[in-house]
Amino acid sequence: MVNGSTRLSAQDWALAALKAIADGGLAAVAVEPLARTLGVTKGSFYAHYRNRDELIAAALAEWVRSHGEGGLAEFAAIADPAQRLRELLTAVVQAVQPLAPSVHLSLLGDRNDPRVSDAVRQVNRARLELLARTYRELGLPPDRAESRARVAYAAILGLLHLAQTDPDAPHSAVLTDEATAVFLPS
Amino acid sequence: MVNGSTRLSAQDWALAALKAIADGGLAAVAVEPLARTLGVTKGSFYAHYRNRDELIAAALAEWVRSHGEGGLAEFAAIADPAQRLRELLTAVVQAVQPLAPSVHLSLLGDRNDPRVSDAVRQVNRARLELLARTYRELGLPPDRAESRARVAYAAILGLLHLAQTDPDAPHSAVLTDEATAVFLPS
DNA sequence: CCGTATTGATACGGTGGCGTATTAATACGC
DNA sequence: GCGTATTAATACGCCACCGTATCAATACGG
Repeated sequence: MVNGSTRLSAQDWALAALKAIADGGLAAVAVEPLARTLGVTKGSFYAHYRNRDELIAAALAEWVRSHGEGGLAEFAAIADPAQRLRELLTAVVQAVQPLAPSVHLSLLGDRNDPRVSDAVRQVNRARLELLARTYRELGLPPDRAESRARVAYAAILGLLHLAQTDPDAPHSAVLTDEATAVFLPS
Repeated sequence: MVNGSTRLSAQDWALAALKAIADGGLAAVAVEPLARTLGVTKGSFYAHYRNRDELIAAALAEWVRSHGEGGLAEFAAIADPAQRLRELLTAVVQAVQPLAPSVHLSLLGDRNDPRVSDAVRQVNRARLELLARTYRELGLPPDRAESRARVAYAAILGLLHLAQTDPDAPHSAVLTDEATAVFLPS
């Protein structure tokens, strides 16, 4: 009952599935357990989706929608490229969106599933493009901008990884400074 | 039959389990399917391990052993720190060990399992320490060396991630150059 | 406030994997 | 070579989950 209604919508199931993915991967998207956490029986599920696969597809689509181009609008809108880059780095280092990265990381475990790899690829592509464009605007030649964007995005992903697996996270400020020092072209 | 013998050893099962993890996460470590790929029935499995959990623990221990301090000896032995750093970066960018990274990435999907997070943490710690030491030897003050090592290691992990999910991998040489340019302290 | 469409409950069969006997085959020290 | 210990096969009960069918309850437009 994410919305106000007493009944569940297909969206509610998709969001619950995303949450399940975030802490258990695709394997955790199981109809009966989800129904239990939602407080209904699975009979209700099949009123919204034909089967489990359809739910997974819907959840992944929802994730791509909110983390692909869509989720980047706020950053893309920043005019000054140096400022934009800084915001991207700090946003990530501080893991502003608690759910998002978990899903991304969890999906790595299922990257052999073509639906998953497609979704991940779409999200990565959108972000890489924004970063590459930012580096071009900062004056790097296109190919340097491209490879610099890859390394920077790799660092972003890796920092998420470390943040999620290392409990003793070092101070964000320190890492933010380090990252900006490293990735702002001199 | 990894070894020459006609019989299977506990090691054989652990290695098969690691391979399963590499392309399916912990969920893929299932006794009966593994037995099928090994060409035996599961009856044999229970001669080597008490249960599935024990196999998982053995596989993770094996992975830590070969990718923690152990797997780093070859790099740690390089005397010149700049050279050592370069080798670390190129080794990773070119994904010399095809199996290893897959396991690491797949494990991210199961990072909520305490056995997994322990294993990942151990491996990460060993590598971070080597990197931090390298940066210290390169003249960075300890705290800068520490945070620089984190960002560099994050980039390493992220590059593995991208290499595994992006099919159109850009030329390794380009990324190697970029990474060394970024991460060799000026 | 009534009737239909939507949502949920219940019950069933099927499948795949875990774990446990129990029994057969093989290796290997002696 | 013999006998014991290790490795493998077979067969069984169990549980969790998927998917289907059927029926009950509720919402909501008219």
